[in-house]
Amino acid sequence: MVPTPSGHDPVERLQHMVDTLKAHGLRMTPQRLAIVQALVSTQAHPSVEDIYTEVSRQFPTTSLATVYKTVSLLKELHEVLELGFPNMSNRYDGLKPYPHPHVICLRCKTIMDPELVSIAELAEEMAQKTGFAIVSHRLDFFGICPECQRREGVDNRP
Amino acid sequence: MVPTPSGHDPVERLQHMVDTLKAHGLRMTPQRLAIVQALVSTQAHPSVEDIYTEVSRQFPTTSLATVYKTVSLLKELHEVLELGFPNMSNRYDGLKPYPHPHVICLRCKTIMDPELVSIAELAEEMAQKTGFAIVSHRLDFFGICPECQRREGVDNRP
DNA sequence: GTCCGTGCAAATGGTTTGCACGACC
DNA sequence: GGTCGTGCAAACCATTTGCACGGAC
Repeated sequence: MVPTPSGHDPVERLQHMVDTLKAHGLRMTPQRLAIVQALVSTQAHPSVEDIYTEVSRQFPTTSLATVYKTVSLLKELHEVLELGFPNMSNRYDGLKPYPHPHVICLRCKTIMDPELVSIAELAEEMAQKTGFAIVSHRLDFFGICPECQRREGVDNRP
Repeated sequence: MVPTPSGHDPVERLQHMVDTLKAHGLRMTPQRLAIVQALVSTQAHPSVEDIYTEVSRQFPTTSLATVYKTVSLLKELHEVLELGFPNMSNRYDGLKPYPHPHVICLRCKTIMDPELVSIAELAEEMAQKTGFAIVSHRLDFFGICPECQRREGVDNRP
């Protein structure tokens, strides 16, 4: 995978998230700022645990619950995209908070953004065929990433 | 949504599932047969609870754990497709046990199969761009189904 | 008769919630 | 100073697991 070239600019995204929070009359606490920073500082689609670990470095007394609450808040404000999984913890994207395709390694759980192929047209086609009012979508490709292939060979077993 | 015309034939699928179980040296118990029947007798993508409720009609002493175990078994044999969700129970497709697109109503959780648009090419493109060995995929469109629109109007709120 | 499958109950684990203290505005 | 956010602990809930009995083959 080529290193995803853009996504949005971390600095820009940070500013936007802070602004959005303020615009909704929400308070900017040090913990929240640290959580937002953690979210925009990586393309790895971190879990809440990951964010918690990162934030704990600055604020060791932070609780997991706080991270859950803030991330959930940002999700409702459409400032992060949530990728939900039944078998592992959910993962979050603060750089591209809108639906887009992902490739997910079944072994190491790496999640990356491949270059966009137009999904919008597909969504439109779906809407017309089904009568649904499409609100969102999610397209995930599951497989074995190049590193894991090198490490153990491709055998379809996660 | 037009009533999904095909998928596989329930009778054919039932036979295939039974054969597969036997071929793997697994026992055919009345409960298992009932679970398999429940899986092929609907296009509604039932949850384990749904299957349990259905099976309980014939065998009132059946336990949820048994349904979980059998469904999980069928999943490993690639005889059912699992749709995993973090916010609600997983849903299962015994008629089309291979990856395919879905439309999912955010209000009533109805899940349907829209007519296939070629995803295979997309998967191929992903593989080339990312170096991943693609094993599976999942494409979900989330929205409000026609019935729910009629019932309450479209307001983007699940 | 052997071993697998069942059913019950308890455990699991990510996520959510209730509540009281402390901090932001 | 009033209210919101935090941190702790307990609750939640779909799913999984352990184990002993009973049934499939």
